[in-house]
Amino acid sequence: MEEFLAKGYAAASMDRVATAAKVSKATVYSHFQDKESLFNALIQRLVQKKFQSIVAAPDPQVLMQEEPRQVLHQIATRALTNSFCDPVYLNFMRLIVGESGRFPQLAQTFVRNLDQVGYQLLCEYFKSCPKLKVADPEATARVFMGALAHFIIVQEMLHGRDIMPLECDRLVETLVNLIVPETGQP
Amino acid sequence: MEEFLAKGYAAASMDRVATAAKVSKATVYSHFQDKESLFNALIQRLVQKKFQSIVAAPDPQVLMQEEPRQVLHQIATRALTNSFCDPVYLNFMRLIVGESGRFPQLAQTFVRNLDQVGYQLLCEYFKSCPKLKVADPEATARVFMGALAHFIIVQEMLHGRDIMPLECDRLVETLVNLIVPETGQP
DNA sequence: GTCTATAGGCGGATAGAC
DNA sequence: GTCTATCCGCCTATAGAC
Repeated sequence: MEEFLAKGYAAASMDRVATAAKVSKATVYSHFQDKESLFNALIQRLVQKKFQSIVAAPDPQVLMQEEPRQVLHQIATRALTNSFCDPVYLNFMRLIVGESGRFPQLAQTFVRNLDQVGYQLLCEYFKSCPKLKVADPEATARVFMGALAHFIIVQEMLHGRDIMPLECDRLVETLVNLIVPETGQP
Repeated sequence: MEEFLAKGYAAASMDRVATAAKVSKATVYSHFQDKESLFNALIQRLVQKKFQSIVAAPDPQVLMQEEPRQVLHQIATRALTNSFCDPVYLNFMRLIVGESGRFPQLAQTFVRNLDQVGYQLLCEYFKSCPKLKVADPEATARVFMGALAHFIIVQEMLHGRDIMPLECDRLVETLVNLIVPETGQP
């Protein structure tokens, strides 16, 4: 996997894969039919691994007792600092996006296990939190996800930090304020 | 360029590039030092071309007289239908993102000429439109851009239309409502 | 199951004629 | 400037021994 993450699918070499795995190339080909099969298997594996780290993160119903502003603030901040900024995850997304034209099924596996999971958790929260009056939970969840994900894409993946500088906190604050207006309503 | 857009950098073949250009491979190498130089030149070219189509689109100060809700609605709808959904643009982003780890400078060129331009136009509008009271124009512009861009990435680039279905209009409506609340205030 | 050795092809890049 | 012809290396994949 390291080889594919570092070089991309086409430039990844089965020689280096075998060397990194400390076996011979023939051994690799005895376990996987060809390069494409190996790639598919590795991606599936990594998707599952990342999937685990998402479902384990937030408690589903404990959140209901907290203040919505605090909950959303924490979700956004964690997304921006923990999972998304992991260099491995960045290269993983580069690989999935870069090959999404030639491996559409892998891209869909990625969406189904990662994007959709986070999306559904957000939807559930927006729908069932009593203090929140969200008109369209699904669309609001997409705005929330999209703002965070695209921020990471531009700042970290495309190296835009110095070109379009913006503090994470300002994005998070603005996003939370848009969804839970802070007009003094005591 | 077609070759790189279709196959990615590593899998693109200089033989096919020469054939598509209807010249011999030696002729290609007389114009460009190597494959990487050609790739850089082609990307720069395409970035400039897409740049033209952005700066030409919206009128800078005519917008001030329209209703903010209508203006934002139109900007969002155009972004989702026209430019972003162009298949060439989708493959272009796939290429830029996929190679952003190995060609960081090309990714930055992309950000500087495309993302930043749209971002600055949005910022200007949020700052100077008299009817809008946006607390943090920069961060709000990022939320706006991010929600739209990530929607396209998931739905079109990663083939998530059937996995996470959502009408464009619902996203646009929700996004506009978040930025310009429609609380009856006649 | 794992190895060494090798087949067979296509890759980027160039030499040298015109 | 453009061509044909070619070099040489690395690639995926396999054959066959242990």
